[in-house]
Amino acid sequence: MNPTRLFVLGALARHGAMYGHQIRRDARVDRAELWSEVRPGSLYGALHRMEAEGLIEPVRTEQDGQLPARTVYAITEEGRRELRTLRTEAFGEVGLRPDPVDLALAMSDELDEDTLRGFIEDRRRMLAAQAAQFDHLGERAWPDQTVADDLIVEHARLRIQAELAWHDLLLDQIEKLRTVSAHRHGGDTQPGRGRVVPEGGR
Amino acid sequence: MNPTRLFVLGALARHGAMYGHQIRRDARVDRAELWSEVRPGSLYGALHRMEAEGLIEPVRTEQDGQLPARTVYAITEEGRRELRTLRTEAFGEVGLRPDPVDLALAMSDELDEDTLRGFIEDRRRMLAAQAAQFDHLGERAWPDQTVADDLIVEHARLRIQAELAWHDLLLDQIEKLRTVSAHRHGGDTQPGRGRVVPEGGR
DNA sequence: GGCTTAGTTGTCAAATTTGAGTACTCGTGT
DNA sequence: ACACGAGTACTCAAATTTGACAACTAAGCC
Repeated sequence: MNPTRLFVLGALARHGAMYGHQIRRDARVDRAELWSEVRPGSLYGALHRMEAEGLIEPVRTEQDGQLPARTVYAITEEGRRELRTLRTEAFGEVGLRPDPVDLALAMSDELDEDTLRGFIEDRRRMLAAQAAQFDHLGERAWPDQTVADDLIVEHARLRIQAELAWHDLLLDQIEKLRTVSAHRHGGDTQPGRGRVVPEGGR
Repeated sequence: MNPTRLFVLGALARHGAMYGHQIRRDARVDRAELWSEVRPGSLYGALHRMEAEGLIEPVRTEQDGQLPARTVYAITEEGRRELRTLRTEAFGEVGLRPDPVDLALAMSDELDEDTLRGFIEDRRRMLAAQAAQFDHLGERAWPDQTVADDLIVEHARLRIQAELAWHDLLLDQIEKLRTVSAHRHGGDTQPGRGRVVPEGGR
């Protein structure tokens, strides 16, 4: 689907002609970084390829004082068609994108329970901090905030709540394992002691 | 962080030496595709690069009947170190990964409300289907299911619930806009009629 | 002035991903 | 006996991303 292209075409369609660095800045200012990531390499690469494909075209070059000159791009009619296509594709991508933490957790046999709990507690703290940021972002957080922006913020809020709930559940489970292994602290070797995942293989 | 490397190293550490296609198959069988995506190109590319770096090493080549020969790789001691590093990095990645739908929504001015509602309703249907799959996956869904696997499934469940809730909220908002514009169907031009996003720019 | 820090506007090689394709073999129906 | 869909095991070019760096300017500070 290509999020970078969608982001660039969308920015040009919404704000009119822009140059590369301006797109980066707006992504920071409008908090668009919440729902996209624009790194310089990807951004300029996409601009050059899309120019070659005729989706955008350079309209002029400006220079501000003695700062480096910059190339201003505008979206073409073909670019607008591509924008609609990419948007439809994006709406069609429904599945949950894989979260690295699931992968990490699956690879965490041979990891002692204290270290694991440490990781999860750290994550929970960071999530709580992010949640606070979003709540603080309740009303009129930045200029030109549209209804769509509100909905996107609400999306982030709901997603973070779900993450927090899951982390609490994780910590519960780890605690449960701990107390079980503490109670029968005798010379047993049977069930996963201090391990969330039994070390048995295939 | 590189999920592909983490996945491959984790598989080799858990199941012992494996060849490329076997890793793909296990990813399907163990439902690991729920929390990772292993495409052939990425997989074999990673295998070759990691061999060159000494994280894994070919231990033998097998041949099953007249099927193509295959190279079996084992993880090295250095590979195990790298595995621990990657896992720690994965635990450290806390933010919400951007969801393309947010991008699509942000680019959806000039999109009439009926089309938009159609997109969201389609998404909601697909999400509900996925949610049903996960609920159906409640107990003992596949062999060798560990506690960690259970937690990962629970993670997916919670995330999908959050998505469903947000989609319902979206549909509510769209419906609200519709009834408002239907009531004052006179000659008004003021507020966003049939548009979720007012078309005003910067 | 002279220094440091931050911002501007990108470029570039290397790593990685994508998506299709190759060249087989196996099982199953007809 | 032969086609045909599915599986095996992997390759490859092209697209894309990553992350560091280049080469400057601007703005404060003492």
